[in-house]
Amino acid sequence: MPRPGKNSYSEQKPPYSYISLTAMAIQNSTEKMLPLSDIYKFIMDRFPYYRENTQRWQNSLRHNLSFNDCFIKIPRRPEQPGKGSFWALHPDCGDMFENGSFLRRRKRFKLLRAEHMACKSSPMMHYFHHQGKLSGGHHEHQGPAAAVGRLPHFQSYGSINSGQSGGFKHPFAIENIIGRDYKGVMTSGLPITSVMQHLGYPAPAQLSSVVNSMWPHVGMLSDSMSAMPLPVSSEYAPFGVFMKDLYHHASGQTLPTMPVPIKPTPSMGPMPGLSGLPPGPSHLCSPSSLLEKNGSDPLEGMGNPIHPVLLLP
DNA sequence: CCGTGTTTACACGTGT
DNA sequence: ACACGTGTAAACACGG
Repeated sequence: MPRPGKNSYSEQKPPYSYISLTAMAIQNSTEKMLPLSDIYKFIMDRFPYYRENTQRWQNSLRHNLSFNDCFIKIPRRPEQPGKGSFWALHPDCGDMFENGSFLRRRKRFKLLRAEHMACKSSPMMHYFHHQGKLSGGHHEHQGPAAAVGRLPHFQSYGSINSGQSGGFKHPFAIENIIGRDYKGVMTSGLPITSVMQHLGYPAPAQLSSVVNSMWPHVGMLSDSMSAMPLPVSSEYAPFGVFMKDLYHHASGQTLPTMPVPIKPTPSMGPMPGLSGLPPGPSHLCSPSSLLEKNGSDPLEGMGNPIHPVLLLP
């Protein structure tokens, strides 16, 4: 494999759209919401490419935040000084990237007109409503979602209780993007791709090759599934996630999920109870289904749209 | 002033 | 060919 020059890693554009990047940032936050500046920070921390031309991409990113219904604005509370609002993911934007490509969505998440009105006029209430839907309204630790339900404004986002961010495993969750079994990977020393293969995953070649060629410092994905030493020289895990974050999460109760790359149904928003994934090419499925459910996940088995359906034999 | 947020417009690539 | 998603530029308003 040709080794790119020392500059090329960081200066290659990551294979993610701004929407993906933003969603990752938000999902990676404790409260599942971030102010704009923190979204910037997240992206720049993880992807050196974005340490340059900040004016350009940040403008684009802001455009995306406003333009795409999948991002909702949550106003600051008076006791939370600072500029701008918090940004969160619309709960129903679930599987925007159902085709597995983080560059281009299959379909844009678009609110219905009425829904749009409701959301825009009262984003918080709208958010609550959806969080209620997702959480079933009677669980204690649903994480982001529930966090919102519990008025995350009262908590300082990005603070210590990150490991507690329980059940809501959004597809954009960094755990989802890097793979659910990283805990096992960490301990077993197997490359994540081996685990993925073991679990019946084809490697997301689109990503793995790019990642490997561009960011060896973040990557351990291998098209050939050959065993690469798990990470790696730095604190980066795949896609630039900090290893410490991974360990942190891994030590919590949250088990990450893999993204569901393919889902033939062009369904719009995944709704609770959605479980009718047709088979077909969708032989990809969540390792979460493959791993034994620990039963502690309050959202588990309640039709959390995030959790794909087990289709493996 | 500067960061934030909204909106419009256009170019480009991709999927149908 | 067309629709759509994305990236970029730019103008503008607003607020700390």
